[in-house]
Formats: sequence, C-alpha cells, structure tokens
Amino acid sequence: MAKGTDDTIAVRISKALADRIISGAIEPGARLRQDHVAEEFNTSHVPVREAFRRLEAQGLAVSEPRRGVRVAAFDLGEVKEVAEMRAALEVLALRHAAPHLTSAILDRAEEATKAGDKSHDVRSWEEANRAFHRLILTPCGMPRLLATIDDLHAASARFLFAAWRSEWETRTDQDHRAILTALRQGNAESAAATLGRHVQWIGRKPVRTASGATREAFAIVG
Amino acid sequence: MAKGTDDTIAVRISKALADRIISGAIEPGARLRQDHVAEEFNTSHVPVREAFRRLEAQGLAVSEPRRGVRVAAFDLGEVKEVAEMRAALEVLALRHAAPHLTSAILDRAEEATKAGDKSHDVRSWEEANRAFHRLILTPCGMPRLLATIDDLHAASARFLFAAWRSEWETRTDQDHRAILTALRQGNAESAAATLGRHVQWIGRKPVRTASGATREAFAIVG
DNA sequence: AACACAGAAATTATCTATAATTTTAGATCG
DNA sequence: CGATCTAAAATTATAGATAATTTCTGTGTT
Repeated sequence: MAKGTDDTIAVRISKALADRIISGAIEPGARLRQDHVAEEFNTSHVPVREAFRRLEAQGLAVSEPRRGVRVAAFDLGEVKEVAEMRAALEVLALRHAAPHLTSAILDRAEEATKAGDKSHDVRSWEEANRAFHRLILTPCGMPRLLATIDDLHAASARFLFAAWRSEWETRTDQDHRAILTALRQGNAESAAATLGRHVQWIGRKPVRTASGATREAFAIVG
Repeated sequence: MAKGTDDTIAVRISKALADRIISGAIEPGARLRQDHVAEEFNTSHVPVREAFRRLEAQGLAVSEPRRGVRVAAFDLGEVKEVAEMRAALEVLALRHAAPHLTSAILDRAEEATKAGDKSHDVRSWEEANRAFHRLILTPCGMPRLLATIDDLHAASARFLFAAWRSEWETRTDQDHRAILTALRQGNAESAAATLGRHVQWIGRKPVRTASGATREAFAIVG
C-alpha cells in the first residue's frame, strides 16, 4: 500500500484510521478523540479534523456536531444495502468496461482470482478479490462511478473482517471464472448478470461473541 | 431551505458554497481561496477547510494538495455518468420503496409533478422535480443509498442550471405521471423501468457563449 | 518576441492558544 | 438506593499566528 509520502498530513491520518476501522482494530461505535489522534500522529488536531471529514465521506465514521465522531456502526441491513448498491453500480461499470477489456487485463484478473483461491487468510483474500473487481471495472473510464464503488468496497471489507476476523477456508471462486469466461467470449450481458448475483451473495457464519454466546455474522463475500 | 442555525460553521459554509456552485454563481474551475471565504463568512479558515472537504466529498469541488481547491469542472461525459448512476441507483431505491408507498405519498408526488409542470423557471422546476424523486424513493429506508442519490441530484441540478440558466419553457412531465400510475397499480417493475429511462434522458439545447458563438448544452432533465 | 529566472506576493498547511460545549464524577436530596 | 444537581475535567470548535509552498510579476537574456 503506497504510503503517499507527498500526501498532506490529513490524508495520511485518514488512510491510517480507515485501515484500522476496516480491519476492525477500532470497534464500531468507538469514539475518535481528535486530541488523542493528534498526539499519536504528532500533529495538531487541525489535520485530524480534516481526516475525520474524509472518513465521514467514506461512510466509515459518523459525526454529531459538538459531540465528536465515532466509528460507524453497522448491521445486517447495511450489509445488504452495500451489497445491492455494489451490484447495481458494478454491473453498470462492467457494461461500460467490457468493450475496453483486453485479454491482457483478463489474464491479470485471472491471476487475481487464482491468488484469491490460494489465500489462507481473509486479508489476502480480500486484497485479491478487490484487485479482480478493480481490474475488470476500471476500463469503464467513469471516475465518479469508480470512486463510489471504491468506498463500497471499503465498507464490504469492513463487514468481511468483522465476521471472518481469523478463520478462513480456501475456496474456489467459480463466479469469477464464469465472469471471465463470459467476457472472453464477448458476452458482456452474461458477465454482468453473474457479477450482479455474485456481489449480492451474503455469507453467514456463526461466531462466538466475547460473552461466550454464538451469534451469526454476515458479510459480502464477493 | 432550513438554515440549520445549530449546525457547525463548517456545515453552514459548505451549504452556502454548494448553493453557489450548483446555481452556477461560481464558475467551474474557479479557485476557492480559503482566506477569502473565511473573511466573507467572518470566520477563521479552519472551518472553511472543513467545508472544502465536504464539497469535495459531494463532487462539487476538487482539491490538489498544496495547490488549493477549485470548483469541479464537468463535461458531457460526466453528465452521462451521473445520469447512468442515477438510473441504476434510483431504480434500486424505487424497487425497495414501492412496497412502502402509501397513496398519501403518491398524492404528494403528484402535487410535486403538477408544481413542476407549472414552473416558469428552472430553479422552481428543479425543486419540484427533486421533491418528486425524493418522495417516491425515501421509503426505501436505505440511508446510504439515499445519501448517494442526493449527491447525484446536486450534480444534476448543477448541469441543469449551467445549460438552462435563464430560459425555461413549461412542459408536462409524462414520465412522472406514468410512474405514478404504475405505482398506483402496484406495478413496481414497470415504474422502475420508466424511472430508469426517465433520468437518463439528456436534454440538449443550443446556448450562446460569451464570445457570441453557439455551442450545445446538455443536462439531465428528469 | 520568446524564454528563463529571481524575488515578491499570495496562498496553503500546520501549530499553538482560547472559547464554548459536553461528559464525567462526586455530592446532595428525596 | 436511586435520582438529580453541580463543579471539574475532558473534548470539540474556532481564532490567531507561523512556516512552507505556490503563483505571480517584472527583468534580463538570447
């Protein structure tokens, strides 16, 4: 991950915090105190406040005037919401990207799929998965659409890590392969349809809570 | 428009600037200088910088590190992009909203349509149009989706005002009526299909530029 | 006239200080 | 014992000052 040494401090802080929120290092609902963050990053709180605004825009944090900002909470409803938005927007992006996809790009997407299938932990699986989606969608050349999709992927990753914090079993991604096959055959509509279904598939898994009880965890696995 | 007197200064400034950008009072590409804005609003530049971050998130401004922020430029490509995103997302929202639509809501949406048909200027037409869309979509109960759609509507309004700054001829919105009829009959799919087409209709109109030449202006009219 | 350059002016980004508000904790009262 | 009030502590929001960078402008050079 590029450290972006020429970025402004506010950007660096927002990236670092986004990483923690996504990985689950900071709990949903936890308060983010500007002075504490400022001290940790050896800055004043001014850039910290700007970083907070960025996180807010990404939907990773929520702020109430005069009452500070906290890590955004989420529930099954929001997981579903993000899944549906991704389905709608990624399908749109793929339709526009399809005419510009070269076999070189599709080969790289296949590499990403293989890397995902080989992953033994959530983190590397997520990275490979995101690479796959980004590869086949970027050629749509619609920057606003891609930026929105990126934010949704960040949310997806958060849900994923929350549910599958540690355990992960390797699995072969048939959907990705079906999408690639359709694209290679020039059948964009079929690829788009599969993609739309793919990102709406919500995995469920029982997890043990801190109190010892088991509840069900949900996440987008695509 | 609620002035939000309990808002933080940054929010007030971002709303005021958003208004100007959308209405075209500030030109695309124009620089926003933090000290000037701060002076105008009688504040320091700290809240101004936060306001800039908000505008950036909405896609109304773009910023380059150390080089300031400018009003986002746009072209036909972006108009199309926003139209397609709106189509995809509003269709999604309507599908979820449909089961929760009451005849009271639909009546209010019809009022909004009538108000739009009677409008003699772009500004009031846009307001009525936005009210219509908001009324039939809000019951979907998906906050993230609605927030994204709101930002897209802001962009749409900007395109619209840029093209139809002064002249506006009243027109009867058949699409809105067809959508309402379908919804009243419980035919959500048909309503969604019409809505999807509706927001992708891009109006074209010749406008005279400052130099006297005529170019074509484009905007989403739905 | 076009170009490059140096210095000045303007502007952004950050820091330190202060004011306003909220949260916390302890004490008091029913 | 719980609820409510109050004062202290913590925290957010804004202001004012400073450092760093960019942009502008005029001048000299080819």
